[in-house]
Amino acid sequence: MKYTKRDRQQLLLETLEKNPFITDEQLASTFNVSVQTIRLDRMELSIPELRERIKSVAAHNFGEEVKSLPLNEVIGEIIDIDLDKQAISILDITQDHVFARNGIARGHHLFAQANSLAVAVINDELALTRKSTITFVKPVKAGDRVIAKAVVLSSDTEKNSTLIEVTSKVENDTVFIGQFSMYRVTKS
Amino acid sequence: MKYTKRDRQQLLLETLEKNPFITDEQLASTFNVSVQTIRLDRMELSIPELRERIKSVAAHNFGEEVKSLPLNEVIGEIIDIDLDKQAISILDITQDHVFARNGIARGHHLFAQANSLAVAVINDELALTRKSTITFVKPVKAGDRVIAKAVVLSSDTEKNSTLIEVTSKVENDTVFIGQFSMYRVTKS
DNA sequence: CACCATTTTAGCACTTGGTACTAATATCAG
DNA sequence: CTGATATTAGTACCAAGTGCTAAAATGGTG
Repeated sequence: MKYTKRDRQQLLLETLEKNPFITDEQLASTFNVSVQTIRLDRMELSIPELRERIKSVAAHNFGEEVKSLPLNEVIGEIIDIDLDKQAISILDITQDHVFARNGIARGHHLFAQANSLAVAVINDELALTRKSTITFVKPVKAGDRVIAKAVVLSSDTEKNSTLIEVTSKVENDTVFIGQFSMYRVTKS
Repeated sequence: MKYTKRDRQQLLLETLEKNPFITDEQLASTFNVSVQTIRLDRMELSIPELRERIKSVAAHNFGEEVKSLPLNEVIGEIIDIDLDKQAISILDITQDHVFARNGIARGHHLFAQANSLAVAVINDELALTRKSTITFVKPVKAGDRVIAKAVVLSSDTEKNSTLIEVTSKVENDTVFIGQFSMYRVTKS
């Protein structure tokens, strides 16, 4: 048996919530009604057509690529790098990085920026963090621009070990300090 | 004067890179050529039509909300918690967490799991990480299930300070150890 | 049962932003 | 001047719609 109008429209909403990439025709066949009925439903619920739905999904997420932490990339934008010596990256703190309650940035974002910068500055096939000591000097708030500077302190070729210090600042105020002991695999 | 074909096509690429939401007609008028020329250019550069471009932007960003690190939540799933005493969370390492080259998990994910667990175990309005020392004992690979256990070592009410140790294991092998010195704001 | 309202279908013209293809012009280089 | 390359024009067609009109099905209610 077909659904009632009310039920169908409810389901329609849920269906499109889950998958906005679906045509009226496909909807019609899944609900066993005509395309026109679907159109009427969309009108009543003021759901836009497929193309507009897609456009809004795209527009919504466009330019917001930074919103989600790009797991495989460097966190923050590297603006200067001198391999095996030093590197600088910038991370703009948004609402997404902070505790909702007080607007203070979660520690792991600062760590992620510093750690990935430490990895980036090493001119090698691969660098792994072995050990690190970090200090959160001052809270960072949404809207702050964190500038992290990584400096290679020493490199022990014997032990495949490199010591890096990363200092992060917001408007010249140090907010984070981290020492990273990195393990490196020399280029073949 | 109009651009040469080569220049125009180069600019076309850049333009669409910046803004994929633009029709051939608009492109034609910005480059002072006919719509057909734009179409030919797109063919030669194998750039898909507007709708396909939008669709790919939308598809790209749809469903990836979970794939990326949920910035505002606890990283990993808390399976046991005894406030102010200890807590345990699980994080399944996927391809998204690792270096593509060697499949070893990036340090900041382990840190994020441990750090957010340390925050969670504190039974307070707010907890901030003040200082931490961490050691990556053993590399973690894609497919591993990391079980982090946070234990509150001591609590200094005077200083609003709490010391927490987090030990992360994969199949009973310790992979990560971290000491976190947390600053806490007592509940009002 | 008959009647009216609601709901569902159907059909047609028109819109956008294209593709695919053909054919006519420009434009330039040797 | 002649070819080759580049550009423009024009046609038919498509997908996924909107907007509109009209017919049919369905459902209660007196």
